[in-house]
Amino acid sequence: MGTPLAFNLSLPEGLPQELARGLEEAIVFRDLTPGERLVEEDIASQFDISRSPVREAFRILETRGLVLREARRGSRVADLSRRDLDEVYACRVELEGLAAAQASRARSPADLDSLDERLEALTIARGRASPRGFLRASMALSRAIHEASHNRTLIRLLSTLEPQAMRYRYVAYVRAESLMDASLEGNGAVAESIHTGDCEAASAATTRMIRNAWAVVGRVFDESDAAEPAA
Amino acid sequence: MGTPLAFNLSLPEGLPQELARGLEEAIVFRDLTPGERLVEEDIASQFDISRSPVREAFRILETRGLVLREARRGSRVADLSRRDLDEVYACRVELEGLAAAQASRARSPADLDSLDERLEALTIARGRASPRGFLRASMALSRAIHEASHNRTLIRLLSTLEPQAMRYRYVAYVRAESLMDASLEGNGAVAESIHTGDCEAASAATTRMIRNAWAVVGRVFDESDAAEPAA
DNA sequence: CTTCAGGATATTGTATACAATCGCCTGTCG
DNA sequence: CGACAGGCGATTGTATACAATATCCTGAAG
Repeated sequence: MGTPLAFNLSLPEGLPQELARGLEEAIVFRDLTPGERLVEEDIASQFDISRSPVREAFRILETRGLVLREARRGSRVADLSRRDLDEVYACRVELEGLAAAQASRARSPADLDSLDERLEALTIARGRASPRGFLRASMALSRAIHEASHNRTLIRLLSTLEPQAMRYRYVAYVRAESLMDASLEGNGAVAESIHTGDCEAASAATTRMIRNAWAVVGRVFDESDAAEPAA
Repeated sequence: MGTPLAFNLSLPEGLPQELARGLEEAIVFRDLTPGERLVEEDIASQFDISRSPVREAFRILETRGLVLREARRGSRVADLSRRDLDEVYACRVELEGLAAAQASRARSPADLDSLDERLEALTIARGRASPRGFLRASMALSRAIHEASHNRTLIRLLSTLEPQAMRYRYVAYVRAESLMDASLEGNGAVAESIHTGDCEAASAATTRMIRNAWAVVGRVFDESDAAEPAA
C-alpha cells in the first residue's frame, strides 16, 4: 500500500484532471516520494472511484514528467537527479524566454492586469514565507506570463515542463528560503519589461532570472539529500 | 462514419502506441482531414478492438497537438491555421536549436554514426522525390539529432511538437517539391556542425534552417487552400 | 415562418469483469 | 549451499456494461 493521500476531489474539470492535479501537488511537495510506486487500484479505492480515471490521471502525469510508466510493470514517481534538473532548466531558459518575448509583443490590457495581480499575490506570499504558498503563487504568475504570450502551442509545452521544475524549486526553497527573494525580484524585472513592451529586454530578463535560479537551485540540490539513492 | 483507415496494427510497443502512430500518419498525410470527427467506437470496430486502447491513443495524439478533445463532445482532428503554424515554428526554433547545441556538445560516436546514416537515407529519399518518403526520412534524422542531445526532457518536448510541424511541412512539400532540397541542404549543414563539435555553429545553423523553412512553408501555406474554412 | 420545449439518439465518461504478464516465492536438484 | 524451474499472487491491459450528457430532430405554440 502506498502513502495515504490527503486531498479531495471536486470535479469542475473532470475527474482525471482533478485527480492529476491532486497527485501533482502531492509529488511536488513530496507527500509522494521519488521512486514510490503508484498502484491504480490503491488510488482508485482511496477515492472510491474506478481504475479508469486513475489510469488517465497517470497518463497526464507522465506527460508532465512526474510519473514514469513501464508497460505491465506499473507506474512510479519520477526520481529527482542533478541531470534531470539540468535538462529541465536548459529547456526552461529557451521556452520561458520565448514566452516573455511574445507576451511583451502582445501586451493585451487584460493580461497585463492579470500579471500585476499575480505579482502582488506573489509579494504577499513572500511575506508569509511558506515555500508551498510562494511556489503556488509563483506558478500562477508564470502561467499568467505564458498565457499572455497567446501562443497555445508554447503554453502546452510549458504546462508539461513547469511541474517538473516545481519539484526542484520546492526542494531549494525549503532549504534556502532566501531564494524566494531572488525569484520575487527576478519576476518583478520580467513583469516590468513586459509592460514596457520591449521584447528583447523581457527575453533577456527572463533568461537571466532562470539561469541564475538554475545555478542556485542546482547548488542547493547537490548539497541536499534530495537525490536519494533510490528507496 | 469516418474515413476508413488503411494501416495495420502490429504490436511491438503496445496497442495504444501503435494505433496512435497509425492515426498520426493518417493525420499528417491528410487521410484524416482537419476538423474530421474521431469517434471512439468507429475506430475501435475498424480494428476489432475495444474503446479502451482507442481512448488512450486519442489522448496521446492530444498531447502531440494533432487531436482536440472536448469533454463529452468528442474528439476531432486539429485544424491547420497560419497562427498555429507560427506558434509551432517559434517553439521549434528554440528547441531544435537547443537540441543541436547539446548534441554537438555530447558527440557520442554511436550518435554521430546514426546521424550520418539518416542523412544518407534522407539524400536517397530526396532522389525519389516523394514528399511522404522524404518527410519520414527527415523525421528520422530529426529524432537522431534530438536523441544525440541526450536530454530526455528535451526529447519529450520535441516528440510532442514535431508531429504538429510535420503536417505543415507535408502540405508545403506537396505544393513545392523544391523545398525538400533546402531541407536537405540545411540538415547537411547542421550535421556538419555537430560533427565539428561547435555548439554555437550547430545552434546557429539549426535556427537559420528552421527560420528559413518557417518563412517558406508559411508562404506556401497562405497560398494554398490547406486552411480550409472548416468542413 | 420562427422559436422553443421535449424527447430520442449518439457518444463519451465511469465502473466492472476478464485476460495476460511479471515478479516473487518455494521447492527441488545439482 | 547455490541455482534454476514451476507455480502463485499482484498488477496492468483489454473488453464489456452501464450511466450521464450533449446534440439533433420533431412538433406545437406564438
